[in-house]
Amino acid sequence: MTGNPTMIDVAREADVALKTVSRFVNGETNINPAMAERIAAAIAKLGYRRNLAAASIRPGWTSKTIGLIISDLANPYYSTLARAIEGTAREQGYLVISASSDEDGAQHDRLVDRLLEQRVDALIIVPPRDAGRAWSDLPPPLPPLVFLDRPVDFASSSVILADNIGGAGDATSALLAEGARRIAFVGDSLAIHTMDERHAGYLTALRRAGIPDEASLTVVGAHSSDEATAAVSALLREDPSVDAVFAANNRATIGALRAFREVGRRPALIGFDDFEAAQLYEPGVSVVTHDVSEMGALAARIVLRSLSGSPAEPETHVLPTRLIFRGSEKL
Amino acid sequence: MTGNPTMIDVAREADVALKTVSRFVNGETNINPAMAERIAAAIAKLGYRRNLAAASIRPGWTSKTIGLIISDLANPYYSTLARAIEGTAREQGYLVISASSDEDGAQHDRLVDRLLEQRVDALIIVPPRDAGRAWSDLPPPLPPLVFLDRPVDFASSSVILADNIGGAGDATSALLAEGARRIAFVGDSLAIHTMDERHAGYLTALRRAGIPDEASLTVVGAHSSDEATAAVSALLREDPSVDAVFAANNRATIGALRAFREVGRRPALIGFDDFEAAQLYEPGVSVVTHDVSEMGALAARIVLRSLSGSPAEPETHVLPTRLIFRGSEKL
DNA sequence: TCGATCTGAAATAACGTTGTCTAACTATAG
DNA sequence: CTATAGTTAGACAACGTTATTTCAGATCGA
Repeated sequence: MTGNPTMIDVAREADVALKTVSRFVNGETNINPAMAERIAAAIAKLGYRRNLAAASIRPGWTSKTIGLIISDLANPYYSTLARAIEGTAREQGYLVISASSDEDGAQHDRLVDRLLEQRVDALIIVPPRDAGRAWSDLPPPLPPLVFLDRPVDFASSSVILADNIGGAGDATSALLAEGARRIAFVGDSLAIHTMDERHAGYLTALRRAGIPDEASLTVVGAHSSDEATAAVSALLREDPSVDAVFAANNRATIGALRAFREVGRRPALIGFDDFEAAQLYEPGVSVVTHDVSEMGALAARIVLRSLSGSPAEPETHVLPTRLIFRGSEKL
Repeated sequence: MTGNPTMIDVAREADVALKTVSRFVNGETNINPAMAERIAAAIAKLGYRRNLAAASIRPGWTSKTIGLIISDLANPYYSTLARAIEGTAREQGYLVISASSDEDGAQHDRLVDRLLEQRVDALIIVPPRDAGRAWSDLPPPLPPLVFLDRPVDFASSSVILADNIGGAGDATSALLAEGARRIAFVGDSLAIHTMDERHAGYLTALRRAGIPDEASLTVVGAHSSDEATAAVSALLREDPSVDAVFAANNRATIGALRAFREVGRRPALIGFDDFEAAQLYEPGVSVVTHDVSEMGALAARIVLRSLSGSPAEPETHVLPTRLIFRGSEKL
C-alpha cells in the first residue's frame, strides 16, 4: 500500500509546476485551459486528494473544524443540540468534532486541551457540573468560544441560556392557577446552575401568589430518575396534602410519574424540558421547554460569524421557554 | 491578538534547541533535568500548545481522528452509536468527527470526500438509504473502513449488522404465539436494507406458521412517527380484523401507539428497536432490540485494532437480537 | 594518557500545502 | 516595430512539527 499521492505527484504527471496544481485545486482563475485539462486528468488518474491538514498549517488557513463538548452525546437533549450545530456548521463547510465530558471537570479539561491542540477554529461548550480549571487560567490565544446552558465566568465569550427562572415561574403559576396550593419541587442538586435558577423561579412564583414556601416541599439531589422516584414516593406518603409537583428536569419528571404510579395518587404535574414520551402518557405530561435546535443553531451562527471575520462582541442570549399543556397540569 | 506560540518560541525562551523541545513535549527520555525544567517553565510562560495538525503531516504520523457518518445524529439510535464510538475511541486518544448524511447519497459522498481530505485515520459509516457513488470507484489508498447496519458491496472492509431477519421473525412468531392471526407490518421504505430484511423476517415467520401474508397488511413508507400514526390509523379503521402490529423501527412503534389511542383500540404490538419511553407505557411496549452501544464499541474496536498495526482482515459481524416482553405483545 | 564507547543536544531536512515574487509570454497602443 | 501593460506559469520560501544525522563532551578501561 503506497501513500497518498501529493500535489507534487500530480504536477509531475501533468508536467506542470506544483503551484499551478495548487491554483487549479483552489479554483483560482487565470489557468490555461489546456493545462487545466492535463491537471484534471492527472488528478483523476492518480486519485489525488488534497491534504487539508497540511493546508491548514499555512498562516491564515484554518482547520475548518469546530469542537463541541457536551455532557453526554447519548442524551437526546445534547444530541439534538449537536445535530443542529453540525447542520449549521456544515453549511459553511465546517465539520464538528463532538466529545462527551460526562459532567466531569477533569475529563472536560482534557478534551478542551486536546481540541485546542487539534487547532479547532472554535469551541462550543456545555460547562460540566463539576467545574474544572477556570477559563481565565488558559493562556491566550483562544479561539471563539460559546457556552451553552450554563454561564461561565469568562468575559470574552458568548453565552446562550434558557430562561430557567421564567419557565419555572410560569410552570409554578400554571399549577397555582389550577388551584394547587402545596406544590413540591423535585430536582437535582442546586449546585447545578440551571437547577438553582429553576428553584428560584419556583419560589418567586409562590411568593408572588402569597403562598408560603415550605422547605419540606423542596426535594433536591435526585440525580437519576430512580432517585427521583424514591424521593417523590417518600414525600407523597409522608405528606398527603401535596397536590402538585414541579419536576425540574426530564429525569425528575419521569421519576415523579413512576412515583405517582407507586403511591397510587396523581397530583398535578408540570416538568421542565420536553421528552419524547411526554405526549404518550395518559394524560399527556405538561412541560415547559425551549427550542433546543434553535439553541444549537444560534451557537453555531455566533461562532461562524466571528470566524468570518466580523468583530466578535461577546453576546448573551436568554432563550424564551414555552409552556405546553397536555393535561397533567390539572388537579 | 498574536498567533499561537510555537516550539521555536519555546526553544528561544528556554535557550535550547528546537528539537530538544520536541523531545520534551513527546516525553522522550534522555533529557537533561535542568533543560527539562527550563523548557517546562518556558512552555508555561508562553502558554505553548502543541499543534497536532502540523505534527500529523509528518510521515508516519496521523490525525488521531476517526470520521463517523450516520443518518441523523438527532436520532437516539445513532447518537447512542456515536456515543459508544466516541467513548471507545477516546480511550486510545482518538477524537471523532461525526456528520449526518440525512440518508442522502450525494450528501454522504460529499462528507466522505471531506473527511478523507481531512485525513481522518478511519471511517465508520452507516450507508445512506439512497446510495451514492460506489466505494469501489474511490481511488486508493483508503483508511480502514467499517460499515454499520447495512452491508456494502466493498470487499476490503468490515461490516457489522444486526440480525434483522431473525429479530423480526422472533417478534412475529411471538405475536402468533399469543394468538394473533392478522398481523400488520408498519415501517419505512423497503428500499432501506434493514427495513427490507425485517419485512422478510416478518413474511418468513408468517409463512412458516401457515398464515397467508396479505399485501394490504404491509404499510411502508412511513418515515416519521406522524406518518406512521396516520398510516396505522387508516389501516385500523379500514380493517377491524387486524389484531396485531409489528412496527419495524422506533418511529413506527411510537406512531402505532398514537394511532391506537386515536382509534381507541389496542391490538397486540411488538416494535423493532428499543426506545426510552417503551417501559413507561401501560402496558410496557415489547420490543426486539440489539445492543446498540456494543455495536458502536465493536466498530471502534475494529478500526482501532487495524490502526494499531495489526493486519486488518475484513470482518463481518451479525449481532444477535433480543426480545423484551413488557406486556404490549398480549392480545 | 589515550582511544573507544556512550550520552545528550543541536543542525538540517523533510512532510504537503500556499503566498510572494520573478520571468516569460501576449496583447495593445503609439 | 517598439514600448508598455497585462496575464499566466514557475521557483522558492515559508507554516510547525519530527526523524535523521552530526557533533561535542563525558565516561571508562587499559
